[in-house]
Amino acid sequence: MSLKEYVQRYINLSEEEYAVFISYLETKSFAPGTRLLAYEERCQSRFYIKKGCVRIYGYTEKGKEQIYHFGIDNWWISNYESLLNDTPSHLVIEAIEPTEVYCLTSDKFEQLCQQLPKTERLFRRIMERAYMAFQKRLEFLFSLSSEEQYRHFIEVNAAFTQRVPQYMLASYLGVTPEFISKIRSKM
Amino acid sequence: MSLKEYVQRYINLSEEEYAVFISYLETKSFAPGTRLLAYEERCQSRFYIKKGCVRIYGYTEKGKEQIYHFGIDNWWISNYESLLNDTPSHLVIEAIEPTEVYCLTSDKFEQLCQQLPKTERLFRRIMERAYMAFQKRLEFLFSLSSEEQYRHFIEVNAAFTQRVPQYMLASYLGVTPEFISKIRSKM
DNA sequence: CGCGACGTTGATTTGCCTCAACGATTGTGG
DNA sequence: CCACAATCGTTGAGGCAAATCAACGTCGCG
Repeated sequence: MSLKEYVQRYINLSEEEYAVFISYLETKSFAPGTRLLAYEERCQSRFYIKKGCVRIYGYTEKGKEQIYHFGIDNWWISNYESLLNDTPSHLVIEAIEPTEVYCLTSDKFEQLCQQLPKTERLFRRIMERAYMAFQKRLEFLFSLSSEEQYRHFIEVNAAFTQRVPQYMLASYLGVTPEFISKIRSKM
Repeated sequence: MSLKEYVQRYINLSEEEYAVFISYLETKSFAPGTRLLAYEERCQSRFYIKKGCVRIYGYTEKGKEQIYHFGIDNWWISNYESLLNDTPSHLVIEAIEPTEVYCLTSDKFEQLCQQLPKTERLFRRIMERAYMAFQKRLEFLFSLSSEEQYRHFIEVNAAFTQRVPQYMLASYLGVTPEFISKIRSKM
């Protein structure tokens, strides 16, 4: 799916409008292990992942890496706390695969909203979907055991299981790699 | 804080525009224990809590009530899954205190967006803030023990502790009432 | 080859749950 | 005005899911 198709699912844009929209975006590429957003950097952009895979992680009180999200093809991602408050980021956004993104800076975003007000609607709806997905995730977190969460995740997200190493999956689910290993040995 | 002040923090509205805005809202009142949204009902509205306190809860696999959110004065709440997909709600929104809300139905919301496009911007920004708060909550969930989460919650949210009974707080935090009780006995 | 990163396996520990019994408080009907 | 039931919180004994710790296997790569 292209960005154009993605956008059309949320708002209707003419050819001209889409041309305006895309003119505000900047393409960037990231090799695995490189960072879209570094620790303590101020997040200035919203990223649309054209192709690839990233992880968003922070550090727990004990200094352990904790993955909060993955992002793959056709997801908009950012660190909204840093983006909205213009504060140094406590989260890192890092490519897992070779990743190509469209980058929409806050400045450009505001200009785009001026020139093409439908952009507000687009992002309003994107955020609603993202919030909804977050809510679903919270429901799973609270109602399933760690084992059930793992089984559910690999079932719903089979593709993912191939793309990220097991220890990252463990971190995302909030369990230890050993525990995942023990579940797998039973299957 | 009034709704007007609330809105002004996100967008600038003239007196006339605010008059338009508020004309789309309907005031409703709920006694403690009554429901803004019933189980299996389709959520048709976004609610702005003028005054009061509500809880949003669902049921776990084992049939236990699980509280996912509280809502208090000056929060917009809804069940976005039900609202956006027009599906029966798996969540219940229920008043804890006598609660007065502004109710904005989906139909009215769309009309309002037509007549006053700034509404898109308002809700885009509200959703961004809500997503951000959700992210912070996830960070606490993953990096603090249950005991630390409780201590953090009552510290940051002292007011809350008075307004909701302990067993609801326990549910919200994903622990048992007994466990909260044991933490408190140590303090 | 040998090193480092990732995954596996088993023994032990622990944070929190479950269950059960017991206060404290509040509202209700006789 | 008192008995009572219901609701909420407390306390303690025992159990379990998942963590921790440690050792070992395996694979890719400089």
